Amino acid sequence: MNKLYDTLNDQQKKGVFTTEGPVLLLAGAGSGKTRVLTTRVAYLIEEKGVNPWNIMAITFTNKAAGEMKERVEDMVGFGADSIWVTTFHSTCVRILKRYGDRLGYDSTFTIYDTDDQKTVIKEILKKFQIDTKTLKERYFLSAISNAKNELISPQAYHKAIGGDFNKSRIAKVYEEYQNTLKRNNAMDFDDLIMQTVELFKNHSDILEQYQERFRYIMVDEYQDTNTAQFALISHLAAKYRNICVVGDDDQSIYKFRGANIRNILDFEKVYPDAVVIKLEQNYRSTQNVLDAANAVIGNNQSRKEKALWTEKGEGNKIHFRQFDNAFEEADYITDDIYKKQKDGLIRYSDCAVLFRTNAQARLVEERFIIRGIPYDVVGGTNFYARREIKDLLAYLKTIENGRDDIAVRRIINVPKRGVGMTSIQRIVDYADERNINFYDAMRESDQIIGLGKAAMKITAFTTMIQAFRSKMELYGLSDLIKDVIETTGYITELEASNEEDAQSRIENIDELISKVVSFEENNHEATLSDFLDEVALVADIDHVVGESGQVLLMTLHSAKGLEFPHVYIAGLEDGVFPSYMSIASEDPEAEIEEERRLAYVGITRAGDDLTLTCAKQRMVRGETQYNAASRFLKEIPPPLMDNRLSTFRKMKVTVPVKNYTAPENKPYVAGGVSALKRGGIGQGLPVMGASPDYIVGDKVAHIKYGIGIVRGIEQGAKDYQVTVDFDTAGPKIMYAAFAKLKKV
DNA sequence: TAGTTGGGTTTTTTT
DNA sequence: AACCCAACTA
Repeated sequence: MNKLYDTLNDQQKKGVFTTEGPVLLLAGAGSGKTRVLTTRVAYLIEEKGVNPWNIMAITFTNKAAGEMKERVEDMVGFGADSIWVTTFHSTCVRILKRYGDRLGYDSTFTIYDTDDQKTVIKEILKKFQIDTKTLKERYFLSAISNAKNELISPQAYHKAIGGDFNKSRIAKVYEEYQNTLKRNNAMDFDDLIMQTVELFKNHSDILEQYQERFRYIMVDEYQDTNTAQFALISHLAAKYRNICVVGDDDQSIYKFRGANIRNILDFEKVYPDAVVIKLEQNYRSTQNVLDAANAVIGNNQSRKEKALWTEKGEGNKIHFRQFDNAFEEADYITDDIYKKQKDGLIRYSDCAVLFRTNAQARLVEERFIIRGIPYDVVGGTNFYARREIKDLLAYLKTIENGRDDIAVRRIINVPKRGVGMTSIQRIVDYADERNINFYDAMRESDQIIGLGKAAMKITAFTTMIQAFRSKMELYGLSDLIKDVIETTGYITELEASNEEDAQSRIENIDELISKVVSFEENNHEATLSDFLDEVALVADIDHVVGESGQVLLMTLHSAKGLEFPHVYIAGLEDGVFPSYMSIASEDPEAEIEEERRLAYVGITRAGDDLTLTCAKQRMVRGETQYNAASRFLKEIPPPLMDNRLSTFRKMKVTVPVKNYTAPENKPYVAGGVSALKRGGIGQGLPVMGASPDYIVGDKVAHIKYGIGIVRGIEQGAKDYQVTVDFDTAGPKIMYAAFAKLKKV
């Protein structure tokens, strides 16, 4: 036995060496579970002689999968690339692309994201004349998602209605939704799992083949699996029963996505012969950080008791600061990081600032720009969900899968080619009558009455798509996307538009092209379908690289699985964290326990220093909130902190902004410095060209381009045009009102 | 058909 | 604050 195993503690060793039968590895935060998993894989191959081909490791994010793969590769000499290390969703895509035809899907099926789902559901609700004022789209979407996560088919849903009117409507919508997706040869995220389970249930030959292949299965972040994912795993493991699940019930934070915490809590009931191993030594955090985390999570009722400990001494106290408002909070975090970096105490890449919501990152981001601190915001709008990117992907999807009505309809008039709502409705009606796809109806546009001269435009469109399809045989992926952009004039139209963010849109398109090029370089045999699948399943966190010299700003959810020597958690106020939604929900006890687990995840990300902050006053969705300090702060024993929590309670706003009546001729402007004051123009008229508060020669900061020098300010027709020479991005000309430049 | 504007709405987290 | 949609205008 080599020294690979010598540095493991006894429990970790047990986890590595217990290779046969069901194993439940309860791995506390920072207890080295990834190390156990990867070493276990190496042990299976090197000591037990298991063929790498027979090993499967499943995670939730591509990033986690990639890291695991890399670490296994470092440990084992050969064969690492034949281990199946992927995410749940990409595993299912691979299986379904191969055998989806058994379920009536074509291998070119496309994957619908949340945006596409919304489009489908909207259409259906309109068709069924369901008023979206009373029952929102997301009500139906989440009902459908929940059903799929519980493996309930539309038919099964129908049977379980039991006279409930709302449920009968959901059943109707669910059925129609599912039919639409199938007609479009498309699956949503939940389908990927559910349909794979369906496939296994109904086609034992396929199941047996995969059971035979995956003789050793490992599942990471097991506490976040849902019922469908559990079924998937159980099917695969049913034959050899070598299933090792790793997780921590205290870190279960994805209930909203269908995660079923019972999967981990009841594992021993499902597999009575399971070996349970607890990893309780923490290698990451100081005792103070750990004590704080344990104190907070100790308030949860439904959990497995565990005792995390560390050999890393007491360490610094938890830093705690409260501020009058969120601006001061952001200032403090920015200055603190800046100073410590300047004094050589920390590196920027050692720091992360965590928030409950994505929007909270904005404020800190703005300060970072002014201070010149390099940073990366993880999350928010996914790159591939941006309008211009989705448009171009819709072209690719249409070329790949002509049955995807959502994709076709998205681009039929983008860029503008004179096909309006009326024409589209005529095509829809024609397609519905004949029960054919939108695209196929378009190909018969000359037979659709009432189209008039739009018919020619539509024919031109289908001819163009056909041309792309035939040209695809001749050139590569990157040529195709460049051709699409060129032929459709997509960028040309953007350039001509006076849209405020045309420039950044074009930059995004350039980035998309680069992504296609590098995808092509990395996968020589890559098909269009491969690219679309990959793109559909990437998360923002997947792109995060360690040691990039940047401070990371992200949500607590995104931070799961990561660690940083210095962690800041901002916005610790009741109503922000824990969120208002959890406090006001129908089952606040359970929801607040979930928020508390999120707090536990956040705290345990920290290695050496943890800074917790809150603000008495904060702007949320355009209105000022006054919240009490978070209950989680109060759960941390005061001796662990360097500052006491002075009590501040939820205050009543004396002048509610909404009910405020402005005195005559003196319009009231809520929040911030009024443009009227700055521009010196009166009478509440829309102020287009309020003069900027900077002059030529000033140093200014821009949200995207960073720091630059103002080279010129010219008064245009509508607004001031400002020329700025940016340090990194070079010279740019922009409208003052849009650019939102801040004098530094 | 295209562009603009005003009014209403917003669950926070994501594969 | 930001986004989406319907209604209105050109």
